[in-house]
Amino acid sequence: MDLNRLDAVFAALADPTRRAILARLASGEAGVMELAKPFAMTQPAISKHLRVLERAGLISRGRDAQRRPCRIEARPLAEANEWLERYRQFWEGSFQRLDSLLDELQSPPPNPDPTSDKDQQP
Amino acid sequence: MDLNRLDAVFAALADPTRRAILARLASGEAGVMELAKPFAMTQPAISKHLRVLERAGLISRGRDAQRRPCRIEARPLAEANEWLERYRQFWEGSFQRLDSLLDELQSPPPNPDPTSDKDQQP
DNA sequence: CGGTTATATAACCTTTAGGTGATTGATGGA
DNA sequence: TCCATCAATCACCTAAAGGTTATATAACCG
Repeated sequence: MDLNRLDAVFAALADPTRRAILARLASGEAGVMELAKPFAMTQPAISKHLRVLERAGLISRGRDAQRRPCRIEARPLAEANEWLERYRQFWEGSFQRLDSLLDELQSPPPNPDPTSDKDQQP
Repeated sequence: MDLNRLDAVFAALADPTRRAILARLASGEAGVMELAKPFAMTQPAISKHLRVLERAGLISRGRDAQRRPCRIEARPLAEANEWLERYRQFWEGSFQRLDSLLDELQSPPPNPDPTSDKDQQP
């Protein structure tokens, strides 16, 4: 899992416009104009949002005449999901096995450099 | 699920320092100094990160003499997870039931106002 | 009281994010 | 060829993010 990309993925998901775009793309490809239509926002603004999504790997784009249809690429969502999974213990009922789970995850000492390409284990 | 909070949650998770702090807190409470220690960063910077995490609901803080121990609050992580779950279909193998799944999710027309408190369905 | 420790806050700086309007580029059709 | 359409890019603005140093606040301890 590319942990540097987690930054970009979570940052991309932090904007409601971009989440709505992903939601729209979940039901199939769409061009920029089509994606822009629901929003009180200009086309360049949408293009910027699409660039953010693309740099996060969350969408890819093809070519269909003048259109540049966008397609959802959910792999990064899976990576975000993997990251979150490590904390599932905290929101799912039984904290009983917490200690053994922590052992299992064998938390190493925290990383002194946040720019490093490796997250800590929970 | 508080969808406005999703903005804050994903934004909080977009920073590697904050993810590392959460990872540390997953193994138990810690004070600010203790959290700051692994990072090449001043204490006020860490305090700012903690405020971001707190506003996202990802941590809560107690009082122990001078210390303000931080505790992880994973509820928002569960909410982020719920949001991601809606896209699980895209990263898990069988796309065969995609159409019926989309029907099941009955996507409404996209939201014209991204500041609204409601996301679209995928 | 005075000093030490832990944390928060203020003022500031630089970079990035999210938006705008205007323009440019690519493609297809009359 | 000329024009319309879809989308990207440019120059610009404002606000927010992430860091700094210096200072203030709060609680304990001698």
